[in-house]
Amino acid sequence: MNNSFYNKLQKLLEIENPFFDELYSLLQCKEIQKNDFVLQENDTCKFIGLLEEGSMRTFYINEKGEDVSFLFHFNQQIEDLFFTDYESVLLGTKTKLNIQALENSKVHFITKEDWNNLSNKNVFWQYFSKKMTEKIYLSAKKRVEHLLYYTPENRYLKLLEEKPHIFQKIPQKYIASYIGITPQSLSRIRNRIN
Amino acid sequence: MNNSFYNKLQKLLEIENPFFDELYSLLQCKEIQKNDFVLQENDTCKFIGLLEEGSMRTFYINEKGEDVSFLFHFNQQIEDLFFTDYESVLLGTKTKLNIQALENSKVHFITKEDWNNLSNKNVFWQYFSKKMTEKIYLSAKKRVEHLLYYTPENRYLKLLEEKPHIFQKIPQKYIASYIGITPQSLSRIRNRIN
DNA sequence: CGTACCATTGATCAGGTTCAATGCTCGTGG
DNA sequence: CCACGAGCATTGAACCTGATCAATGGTACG
Repeated sequence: MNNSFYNKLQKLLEIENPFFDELYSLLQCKEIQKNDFVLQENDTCKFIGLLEEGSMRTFYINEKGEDVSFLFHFNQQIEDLFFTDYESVLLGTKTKLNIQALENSKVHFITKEDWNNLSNKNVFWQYFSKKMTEKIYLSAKKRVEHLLYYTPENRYLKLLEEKPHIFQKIPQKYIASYIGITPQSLSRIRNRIN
Repeated sequence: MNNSFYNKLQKLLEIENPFFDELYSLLQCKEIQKNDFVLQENDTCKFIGLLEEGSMRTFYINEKGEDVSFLFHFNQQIEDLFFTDYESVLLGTKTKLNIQALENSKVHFITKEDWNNLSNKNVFWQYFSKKMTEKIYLSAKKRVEHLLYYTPENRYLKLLEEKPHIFQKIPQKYIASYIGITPQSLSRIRNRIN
């Protein structure tokens, strides 16, 4: 058991013991090699992953065969910590998402089954899982707002402001599709701004 | 008490009695005149609304002063039935949203307080509110996908396919900003397609 | 009947896309 | 340790789509 991750996670999730230990005991640790997939299109997602070290990316392949970034995962902020297709977990549907390690990473999994059991176990965990769902709803809502209300240039500036750490680790071509533009356009926007 | 709405709502929410009656008794009915607002920017949203008759629109005013549609509300599908700023309800923050009646409408409100009490009352309602949160998460996620993966033209076609009823009641200028384009472009897209 | 609002259409503009070429960096193998 | 190759960022040129500005026409409502 890695104490520093244990502490970090407890702090981020804001759960007291003994509850936190109950959750932590369900986690299974795994090393993921760079470029390896933890989820691929047409899988049914049966886990929720938590990132201890490294970085990952969730992306789609759209109708034209283009790679479109949906989320980046780090071990910093709570909304970046998790990687899963929650839709597939909730509905049992096949996923359209891919989740791939951007570097060698250390991760922890909780199975869908354990998560569901925990979520419905009692008032505490039910409340906790609802709060988690609310958080991911709020970040999805924010994403919609950004896409609707800002120009590509402003989306770039907002991202730079809100998640500067993304630019340290993630290749620009992946950031471009996250913003909804091509790598060339992102390069020109950066050029234009300086 | 309007029986047809009572029945419709029960069917849409899929709640058995006596639970459904418990929820229904908390609703307060109100008539809203066309163009009246039930929520305005800088309010703190203290309700969840349900539409019985008519139609409403949730929109932002962005930095440039443009009106951008966020959601349309009808009495058909469960995800359109509700109008609120759930973010403002959850966090107690001031809203950036406006919700306005597109025609004379009949609506029902549950207060934030009653909703919170109900949600935490027991296992049943906690589960129910969790399921509701999951539903709105899924629709927000879908919205992000549409904005990221489809061109404006394909977004129009998708909307036409998935929510054709929108085009019966909602002026095109409002639909345009929902898709993320100007009314002129929407007009040209329609022209191009025929 | 008149006004106000909305959809449409035209002309021009701007920004992002596409296709293509170049140069840089990093990792690998000789 | 150096040379090579792969992948990525950058840049250029032409293009295309949607934005903007402006004018027209239609429709609904007072």
